[in-house]
Amino acid sequence: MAKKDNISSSVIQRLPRYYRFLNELDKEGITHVNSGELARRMRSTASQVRQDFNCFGEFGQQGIGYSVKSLTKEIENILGIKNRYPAILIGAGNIGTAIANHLTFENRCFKLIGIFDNDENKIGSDVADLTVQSITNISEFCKSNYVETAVLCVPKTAAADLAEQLYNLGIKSYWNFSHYDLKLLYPDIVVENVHLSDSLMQLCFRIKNNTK
Amino acid sequence: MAKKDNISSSVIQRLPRYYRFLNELDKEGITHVNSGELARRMRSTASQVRQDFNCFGEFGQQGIGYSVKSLTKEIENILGIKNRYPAILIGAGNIGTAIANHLTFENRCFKLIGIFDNDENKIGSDVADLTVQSITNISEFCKSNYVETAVLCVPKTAAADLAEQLYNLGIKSYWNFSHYDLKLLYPDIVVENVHLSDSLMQLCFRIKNNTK
DNA sequence: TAGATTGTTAATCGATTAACAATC
DNA sequence: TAGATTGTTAATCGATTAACAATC
Repeated sequence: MAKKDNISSSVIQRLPRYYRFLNELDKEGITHVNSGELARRMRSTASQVRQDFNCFGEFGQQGIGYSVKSLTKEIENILGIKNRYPAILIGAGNIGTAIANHLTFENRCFKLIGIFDNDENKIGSDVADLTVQSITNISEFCKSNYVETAVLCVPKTAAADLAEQLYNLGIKSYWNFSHYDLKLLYPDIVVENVHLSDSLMQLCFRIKNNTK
Repeated sequence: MAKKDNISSSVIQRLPRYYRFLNELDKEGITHVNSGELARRMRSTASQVRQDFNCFGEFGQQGIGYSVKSLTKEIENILGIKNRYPAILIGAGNIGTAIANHLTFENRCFKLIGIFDNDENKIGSDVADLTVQSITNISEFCKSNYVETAVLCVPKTAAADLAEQLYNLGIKSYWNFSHYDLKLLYPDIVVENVHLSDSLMQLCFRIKNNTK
């Protein structure tokens, strides 16, 4: 059969990890890998590895396994990481600045084309090869540039209003660092949340309860 | 019955969100809430809300619902966020600096007591009320201070060696921003990963496939 | 050909949802 | 008391694991 259309988020979460381990295998000079070895590295099972890949197609060879290079390519295609989606970032504070640098120098799926803030002290300063613009420019900027994605590094209190504005400008995908659940407001958007405080609280719980 | 001992990570992930929404309810001046309303905010079901809480105890009142204040307290206890686990951070780059500030000024579960780097240009500079120390001090520092948790903001290439050193110093819990799977090496540690690149790739996939 | 490993179907396990008696 | 909502058991759904025929 192969090719499912409803990919579960468990599978989506594993895809970048497969990609990571395949790159490591390649660096180690390994050209072929079987589901068992990949499972060992993923701390998963051979069954799951094969099930995961078979959501998208048949990438292996019976009796031999998977070619590291071609499987890497397949996953690149599946994830779409050869794209360069134009993105803007709002909030040039500590996290915002760090993320702007990450986006500019350590990733290839997105291209950061604008940074915005409402703080007069930050507007005009340079962050990750871009000049921080006033938030009041955002509407004009989005209308004259094709913007696919917004990266939200603003405080919770600013997030709701900002999201409304961005949504009305037609932006439908978000990398959200704000402590706010965007998805509640607009069910048709795509959001990836990085809630640092939530992550810390989970760590806190796991320390207390020693949950492996 | 109540009180389970094996809490699934789905439940653990939801706990900080409950906490967040309960705080919002409190701010709105709402004193009591039922599972249905909480579910609406969580984009969940009333059943799930009640099942989740009943892993830990019986916090509600039939016919009435849950007291916002006392449920908040219960979740604080469950998560253990009144603790102040002493933590050190390694890697005072962009992300490291941002996280150091977050840990110092925006969280209460952990107390950042040391920052380390191997870059001569960074050692001696001030980050989040602390002076960046040389990584060569780390062993002595950990021996003379009780350190519960390490925050890893180092490049992937440095992560494995560093993890070995920290593990041998007795540190068993990690907030891991490095692009590296610590858990593979040491199954008895507690790790919360924040893999920004993985998160970006997931966003990339979701944009392409419009996965809600 | 024989051995290895895939793709895929079937079985199991766990998490989510539904239902309802208990009770405030 | 009647209505509402919990705590909890039972049913359903989906994800993971096991098994095995297909095939390199």
